[in-house]
Amino acid sequence: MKKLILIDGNSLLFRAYFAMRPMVTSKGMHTQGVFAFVNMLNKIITDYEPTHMAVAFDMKGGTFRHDVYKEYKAGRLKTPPELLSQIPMMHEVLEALNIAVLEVPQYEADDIIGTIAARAEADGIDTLVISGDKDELQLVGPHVNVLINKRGMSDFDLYDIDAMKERYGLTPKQFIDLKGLMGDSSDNIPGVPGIGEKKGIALLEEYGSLENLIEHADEVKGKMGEKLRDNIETARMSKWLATINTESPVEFEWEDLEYKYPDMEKLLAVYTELEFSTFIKRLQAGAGVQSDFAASAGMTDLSEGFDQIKRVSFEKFLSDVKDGSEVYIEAAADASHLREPEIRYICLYSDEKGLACIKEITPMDEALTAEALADKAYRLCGCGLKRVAYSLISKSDIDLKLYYDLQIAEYLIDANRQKYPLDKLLLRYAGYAADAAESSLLSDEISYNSIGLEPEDLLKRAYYSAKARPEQEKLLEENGLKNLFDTCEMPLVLTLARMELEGIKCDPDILRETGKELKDSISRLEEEIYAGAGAEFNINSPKQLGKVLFEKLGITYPKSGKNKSGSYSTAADILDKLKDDNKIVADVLAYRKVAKLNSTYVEGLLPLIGEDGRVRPHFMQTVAATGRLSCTEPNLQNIPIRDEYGRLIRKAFTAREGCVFTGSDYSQIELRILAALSGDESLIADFKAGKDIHRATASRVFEIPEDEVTALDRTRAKAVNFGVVYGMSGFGLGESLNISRSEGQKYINEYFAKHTAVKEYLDEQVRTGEETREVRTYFGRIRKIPEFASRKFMERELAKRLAMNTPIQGTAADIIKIAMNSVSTELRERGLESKLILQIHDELIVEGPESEMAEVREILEKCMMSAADLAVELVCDIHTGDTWYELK
DNA sequence: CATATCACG
DNA sequence: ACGTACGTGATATGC
Repeated sequence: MKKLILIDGNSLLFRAYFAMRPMVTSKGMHTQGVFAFVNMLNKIITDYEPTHMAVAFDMKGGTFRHDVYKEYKAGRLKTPPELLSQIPMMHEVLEALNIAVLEVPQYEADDIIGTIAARAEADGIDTLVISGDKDELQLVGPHVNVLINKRGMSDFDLYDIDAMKERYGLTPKQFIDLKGLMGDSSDNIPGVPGIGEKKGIALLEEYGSLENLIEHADEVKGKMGEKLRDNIETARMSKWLATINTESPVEFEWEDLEYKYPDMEKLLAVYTELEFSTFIKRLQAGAGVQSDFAASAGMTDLSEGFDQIKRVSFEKFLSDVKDGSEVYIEAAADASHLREPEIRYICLYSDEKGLACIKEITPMDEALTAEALADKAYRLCGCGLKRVAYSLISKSDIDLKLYYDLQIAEYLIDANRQKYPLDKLLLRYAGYAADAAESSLLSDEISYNSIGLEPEDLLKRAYYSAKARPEQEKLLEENGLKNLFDTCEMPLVLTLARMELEGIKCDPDILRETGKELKDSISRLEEEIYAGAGAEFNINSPKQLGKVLFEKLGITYPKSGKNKSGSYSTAADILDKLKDDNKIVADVLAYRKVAKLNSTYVEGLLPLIGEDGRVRPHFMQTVAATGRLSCTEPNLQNIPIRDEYGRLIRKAFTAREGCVFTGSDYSQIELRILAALSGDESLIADFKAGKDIHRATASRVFEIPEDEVTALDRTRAKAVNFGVVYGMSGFGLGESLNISRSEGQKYINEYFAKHTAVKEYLDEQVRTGEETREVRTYFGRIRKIPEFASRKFMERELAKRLAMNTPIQGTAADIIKIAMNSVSTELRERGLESKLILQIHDELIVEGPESEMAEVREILEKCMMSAADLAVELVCDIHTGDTWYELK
C-alpha cells in the first residue's frame, strides 16, 4: 500500500525560517530555515511513514500566470537574502536525504503538487500535501489530505473533506471560487472589492459556484450586487489565477518518488557544513560506530591520529619539545577549591611533534612544574586559557606566553554568542562530532570532579583543539581580526588572570556594620509603608506593591494601560513622578534603595570574601557583544557610587597595610571617540581647548554664550550627548529628561544641525550595518548585527542603534584593554609591587605600596593616554586613597 | 526558569 | 505604522 507525501518546499521553508531564531554558522551562513525544515521533515516521516515522497519548489522567473496577469504576486516584500540563500542548501539536504525534488519552469510548486496529487487521487493512493499556505486546500479529495502549518514548527492543521466542510462550509472546489471572490492580497489577486471571506462563503452557499453566481448576478441585492456585476471579469480571472494547474508538465513515475534511505555520506557532509551537530549526533546514534561514518563521509579520521600520539613523561616532553614551541595545554583542577584551585593534572600536547604528556600535580612539585613550563617559553594554546594560567601563576610568580585561545578567537569571530563550548568549536572547525558523553567533557570548563573525567580526556581536548585551530585561525585572518587577537585579546588573558589572582581586600566587619544600619532603615521604612498602606504585604513583590499603590490606595497610574505582562510597573522612574501623591511612594523608593544595598552589596558580598580577606572576581572576556569586559562573583563593576549613601559600601574595600589604591579614569572617553571618529571640528576643538564638553555643547546647540549656560541647559546637553552615543530617539531623550517626545526630537535636530559630521558618521555606520550586517570598532573588532535582517520593525530600529553605539562603546573597550596590558606589563617590568586589580570600563585601579604611588600614577597616565592615537587626546583623572571610597 | 528591578559604565 | 536610548550582573518573586 503506497503512502505519498507532497511538500510545498518554498512555502514550508518560508514558515520554517520564521519559526526559529536566527542560526548562523561560523562561515556566516544562515541556516535556521533548513534546520527547522529538516526538523519538521523528521517528525512527519516518523509520524506518517510514507513510502513515497516529493518536495516541489518554485523556479525563478515568471510563470504562465504572469503571462496573463502581469501583476500576479506583485508588490510582495522581497524574500530576505538570508532566507533566499537557504533554498540551494535545502536542495542539497533533500538530495542527501534521497527525497525527490521537483521543479518545472513556468509552473509553481502548487501546480506540481496539484498534478501529482490529481494522479494519486486517480490511482487511489493516500496522499498528504504539506504546505504553509491555504491555497493547497483546493486539492483535498477522498484520498488527498492537506496539512497546513499554522505557525511555529509543530502547529499544523489537518484538512480532509469533512474538515473543509466544518471550517469553511465549502467543498475543496468551492474553495477556488471563494478565492476568486475574495482575492488574495499576498498573491495580489484582486477578487471582488468588498467581498471577504464571510460574504464570499455566504454567496457560495447560496449559488454553489462562481459561474452560477455570475449567471445570477442580477439577483444579488445592494452595493455588493453592484460591485459583483462591475467585476465579473476580474472575478473570473481571479478564480483562474487561484486555480492550481493539475495538468502541469511534470514527468514522473511513482518509482521516482519512492522514499529511500538517506545517502549517509552526503548527508553527514552537508550537516557538517551546516553545523547541524544535533542531527549529526542523531545520525550516529541511529547508525552506530562513528568512525565508520567519518570514513564514509571522506572526512579525515581524526581518531586515528589521536591513537598515534606518542605519550611521554613530562621531563621527556620538556626536552623533546624545544623552547618557544606551540604547546596545547589543558588542566583539571579540583572543583571544590575554585578560588584556590588545586591543579590535579595538566596535559601538554605538541601537534608539531605528535608528543603528549599527562602529568599528575602534587603540592610538592606544583611550583616547579609551573616554573619549568615558563622557562621553556612555550606558546600556550588551548580553550579557556585564563583558568589554566591562573592556576599556574598562583603556584609561582612566572611569566607565560598565552598564544592561541580558541574561545577568545571565536568571540572575536562572533561576539553575540552566549557560550563558546569546545565541542561546538571542534565540530565546526575539525568536523569532529563528539557523542553526548564526550561533549559534556569537552563543552564546559572541566574540573577533576567532573563525572567520568579521565586524565586522558584532557589530551583529547588538547589534540582536537589543535586540529580545529587552523580553520578557525584562517577565519580570524580573513576577517582582519588577527592583529586585535594577537596584540590585544590574547595578552589580556594573562593580564586578567593576574588581576583575578590579586583580587581586592574587602573588610567584612565594615560591611556588617553598614549592613546593620541598612537593616535598621529597612525595618523603619517597612513600618512606615505598612502604616501607609493599612496592611502588611511584601514590598519586594512588584505585583503586590502595584496592587497596594494603584488599587488599594488609588494612586493614579500615569501611563495608559499596563506594562508587558499586564501588571503595573513600579519601576523607580514611574514612582518618582508619583512622589508627591502619597508619602508612601517616597518610602517605597527609599526602601528599595536600602534593600538593594543590603541584599546585593552586603549579604551578597560577604560570602564571597576569601579566607585571606580578599574577593576575587571573574573578569569575563567573551560575554559583552561590544567588546567590553564583564565581571561576576562578585560584580565589582557595579559597586554603588552615584548616591552618597550607597557609596559608603566602597569604604569596605581597603588597600593592604602600607598600600594605597590609585584609580585613573578616562575623561569622556566615548565622546572623545565620537569626536575623533566623526571628525567633527567643533567637538574636536572643544576637547583641544579642554572645555567642559556638556557646557560647550549646550552653548553651541542652544546658541547661548558659554558663561550663560545654566545648570538646566547643561543637564539637557549632557542628556543629548549621552543620547548621541546610544543612537537616541526623540522619545528616549524625552523620557530621560522628562520632556515631551517632540521637544526631545527638537533637541536632537538642533544637535545634528550643529554637528553635521556626527550626523554623517552615524548615518554611515547605519548604512554599513544595513549592507554588511556588521559594524567595526576603530581597532577592527566586529559586531555582527543580525537584527538588520529582522522583519520586525522594532528589531530593525534596534539594529540601527547598535550600529551607532557599538563602534563607540567598542572602541572605548579596545582602548582600555590595550591600556590594561601595558599597565600590567609595565608595572611588572619595572619590578614594582603594585598590581592592576580592577577595571570598571573607563577606569583602572592599581593597588600598591605608598612609596610607589608617584610612579604608578605616571604609568597609569602614560599607558592610558598612549593606548590609542586619535584626533582627540585621551585624558585621565587620577586619584589615590586608602579605600576605594576615597578614590574621588 | 522567566520577569522586574536596580546597581554600574 | 511601529514602540523606543547602549552595555552588563545580582537579587527577589512567582509561575
